[in-house]
Amino acid sequence: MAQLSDSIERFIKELMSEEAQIEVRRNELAQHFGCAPSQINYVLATRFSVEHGYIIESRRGGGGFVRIVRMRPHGGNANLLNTLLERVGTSIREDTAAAIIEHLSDLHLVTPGEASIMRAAVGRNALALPINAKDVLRAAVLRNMLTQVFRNLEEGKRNDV
Amino acid sequence: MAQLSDSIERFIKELMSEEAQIEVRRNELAQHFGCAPSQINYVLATRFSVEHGYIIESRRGGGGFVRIVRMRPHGGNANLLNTLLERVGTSIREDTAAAIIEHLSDLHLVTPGEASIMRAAVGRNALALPINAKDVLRAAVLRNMLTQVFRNLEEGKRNDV
DNA sequence: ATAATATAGTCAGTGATGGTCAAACTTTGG
DNA sequence: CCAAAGTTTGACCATCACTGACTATATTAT
Repeated sequence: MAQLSDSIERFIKELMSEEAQIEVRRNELAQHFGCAPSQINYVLATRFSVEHGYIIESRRGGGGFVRIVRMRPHGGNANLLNTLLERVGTSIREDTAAAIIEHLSDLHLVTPGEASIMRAAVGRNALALPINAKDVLRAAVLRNMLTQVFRNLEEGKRNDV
Repeated sequence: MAQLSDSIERFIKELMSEEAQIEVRRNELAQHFGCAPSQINYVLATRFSVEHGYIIESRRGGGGFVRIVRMRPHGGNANLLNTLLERVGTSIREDTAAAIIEHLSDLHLVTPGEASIMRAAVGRNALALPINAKDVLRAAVLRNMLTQVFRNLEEGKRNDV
């Protein structure tokens, strides 16, 4: 029923029909649709999430922006990222995290150097907290890195294989 | 967009592409960009900090100047690692962490891909905690990654330029 | 020496963005 | 009609850029 969110979604998809990546000003967009700025965040969160194949980046302050990047499916690993994120969930133990990183390495989606850095980031030493909190935090850090790894593939920042 | 600060940064980096050290007059530079002189200090503080690998020297009064010096790593990697670890300490803000990572990238001690993963690991999204705790945790994660980066160098796991 | 002049530094304040979260509201499915 | 799910908003927060008033220091003229 022509929900606001749907309109905004269509509008953004229209903008992205040519470019795989666009930048918008959150406030401008909100004004264009006569809605609260946070509405934009809602649309991004529900329609342009990683699960939907998009990555959102942004910057605050003067000259700030919101960048929306459409990921293309890579060689059969189209939704590998989703699978991995799901596996990570909101809490993960160190050995499981290590296994996931190992897997990425096996697939040559990360270099040995990158893998070792990722392991370091979620290692025991890095997370000086009570065990429970530690697992939760580890999951958050790992999810962020995973998303970045796939983002790098988009950018050709890949330096692997 | 095309933030003033970014332009000034580019301008300075351009000047430094040949020389490892330049001198400018703060007022002249400000006038060249049509901004307040203190804007120059802002750019120097946010883009040419020690974390970024630069040292700023200056002199006031007649014939005054601002000298920007690109630091050269000395004493080998072990020394640099210690310096960085010390700088990170037990608590660090995101922008400072980003500066350190960028510095490593400038020195080609990490690849662009590795740098982006490191940024992701210490980004605000990754650390869902109250700000104070966030900084403490960020420091721990960053220290661990830094140590790993230098270990990689030892082991020739380096896959960069 | 002292005063005038020429620089540069600091810092708090303002404005421009975007983010988060919970509460209020709306739509949908039974 | 009601409860669950989805949508929308607003208040408050975080970050970044930029400026101006005030301060500090160096050189030069008297």
